[in-house]
Amino acid sequence: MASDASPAPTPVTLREVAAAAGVSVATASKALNGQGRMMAETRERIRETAQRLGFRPNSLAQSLLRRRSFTVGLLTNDTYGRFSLPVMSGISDALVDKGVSVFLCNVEDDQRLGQLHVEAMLDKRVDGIIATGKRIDRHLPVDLANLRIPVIYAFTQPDPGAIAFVSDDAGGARLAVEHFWRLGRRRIVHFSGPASFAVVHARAQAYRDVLTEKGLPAMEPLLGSWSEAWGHEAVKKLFDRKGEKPDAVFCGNDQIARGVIDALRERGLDVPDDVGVIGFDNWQIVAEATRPPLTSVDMNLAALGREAGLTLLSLVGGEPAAPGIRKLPCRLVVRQSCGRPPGG
Amino acid sequence: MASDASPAPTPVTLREVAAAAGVSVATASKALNGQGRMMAETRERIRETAQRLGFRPNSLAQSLLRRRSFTVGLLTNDTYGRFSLPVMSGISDALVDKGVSVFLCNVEDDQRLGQLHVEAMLDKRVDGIIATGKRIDRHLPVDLANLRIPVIYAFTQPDPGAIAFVSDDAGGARLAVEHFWRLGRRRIVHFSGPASFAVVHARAQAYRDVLTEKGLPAMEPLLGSWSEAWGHEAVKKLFDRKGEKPDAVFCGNDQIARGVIDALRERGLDVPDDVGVIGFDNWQIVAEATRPPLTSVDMNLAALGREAGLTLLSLVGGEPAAPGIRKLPCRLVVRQSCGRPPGG
DNA sequence: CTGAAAGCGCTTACAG
DNA sequence: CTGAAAGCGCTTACAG
Repeated sequence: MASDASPAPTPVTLREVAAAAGVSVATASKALNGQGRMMAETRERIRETAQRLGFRPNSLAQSLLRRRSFTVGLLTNDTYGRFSLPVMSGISDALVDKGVSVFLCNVEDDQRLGQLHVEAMLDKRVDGIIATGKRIDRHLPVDLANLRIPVIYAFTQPDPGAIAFVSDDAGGARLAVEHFWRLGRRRIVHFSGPASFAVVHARAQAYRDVLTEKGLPAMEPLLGSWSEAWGHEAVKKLFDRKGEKPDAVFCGNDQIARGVIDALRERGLDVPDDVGVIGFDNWQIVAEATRPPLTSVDMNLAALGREAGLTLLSLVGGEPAAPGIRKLPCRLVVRQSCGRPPGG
Repeated sequence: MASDASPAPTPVTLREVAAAAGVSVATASKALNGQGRMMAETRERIRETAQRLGFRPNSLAQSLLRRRSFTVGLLTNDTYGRFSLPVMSGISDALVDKGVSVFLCNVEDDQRLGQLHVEAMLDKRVDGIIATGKRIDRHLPVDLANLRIPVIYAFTQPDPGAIAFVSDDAGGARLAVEHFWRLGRRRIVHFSGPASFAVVHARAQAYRDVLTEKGLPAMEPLLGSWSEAWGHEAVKKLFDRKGEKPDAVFCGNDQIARGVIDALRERGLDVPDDVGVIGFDNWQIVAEATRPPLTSVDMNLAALGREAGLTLLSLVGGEPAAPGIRKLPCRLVVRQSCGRPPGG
């Protein structure tokens, strides 16, 4: 016997289930939760009754009692969402299976909004909070210190002493430069974004380190903006001058790489035959639109989100976790902008 | 006297406030809610006590009583988020000021996930649900009929008889074609995405309608994919053949337009002098990277989200609303890909 | 094996 | 003007 097509205007309560099954609410509760001991038939009868009436326990009441709401707050300032969204969906996916729901809080860069959302979360008794953003070197406009509930930072600047997950930018850069090396490229340059970004320095340093380890001459990275236009401009700067030209360009993001590839083609250079190009972010829609499709470093943001979500849950469950910043590995997604190894 | 730097491990309750102020919890409740009548001084003393102790009412308890949780569920299948994200932030912004929080539910295209999230929302007693997605002609993998709480569809295929907000695609296409007309362009073509998308037909029909109204010969739109590559290919198809060339291309999205602009430049045609180009979606990061920057139709998705959020709230508040699909106007964002009017 | 009682934190008639 | 009581929907010791 299925439940009605049009549901009752008000949800069925445990009290109604108990009445229908001819037991007390206490017994009904225990039957449905598998608690206490009672005759198997009683338990089964109550279960069937609940099922038949379409009973679903009111989470609000359960939360009040259990002191656990099975909700978490997710703060972000990334309205555009290119970085936040994979993180967010990773978090959401990790939590939905545990019955935990996620409040989406868009705080922009607005103190008032930040405060408003944090207070709303606290009032709604979220079990924990995850902060995420569009830059790992900027703090959200919120005060998350001394909150009484666990807080995790994911892809945003953490408070000192907090637990944070970020991508391993240096490791990602290494992946790119070492890939070029393995392909036999020896004149590798690096174009990146503005010096005001911490990741620009982390990636540039890793780039220098690998060159040094391989005994190649250090070339200073060219810093500019995160745009295609800067990719064009950087190519002009470097390929206009006399002397040996680079045979590989490692770019700080995919848009720069896109500009580089277009600029190289415009001056008659072949990618990957003359010059190999690698981007960063693995922004699929851009990486697949370049000609040829772009090899790029992926920060594994969805995995980062999963990790953050799972860690928050274990904190909520009372398990301890060491504070600090955990760097999660990137991976290189190989497409066609670098060619094959010399003998390959 | 501010609250402690490190908060109590457990939030302060109304009972504690009442005790500290020397009144009953009932009186404390009424004082803080502005209910009932009591001496102004009593009310003020209770307020101060609450303030001093950092009292914040437990929303879970309030919700249980009020039968209103001040939360709504937001379902989406747009993991990538290009369309969903503006809608979502519009919704969130509209609701946060009313104290309503939003549960983010990523249902992908997975029935199981959809069911899981809807049940979680119902169990958590959300006041309403908003469904959004990446296509207005596809239904989310969830059953939202007969839910007992209000449901609004925003930028996704609604159930029959439901309330839905979508962009006015035909109106947006008109904006583009009429803009070309005003600029004196008379040989206007239309490149768009796959025929399997409803918006492709809506926009194509509006394109034909405007041409007919203006007494221009109808040219059949060229349908392909949503990619830059298709923009290139379509240019090749149309500009390779003999006879008069188009002087304006209205594109079904910004990526096609990007491909068109690049392809035109590659064959020595000037944009906008020889050919004007308009895109659709106003995907800022693409529109601003084309050379010249792209004029594009914006679907006003954030406004659509706001509208959806506000309407849901009024339904929750018991106000009636007529079912049906409401088309919200697009706007044309003029950049430099169309040039100026003949005399301008 | 089952039920009456107390309670989570709050609000709202209803008495005094 | 203020407080004791009942109750939102559930769970969990504690009696029987």
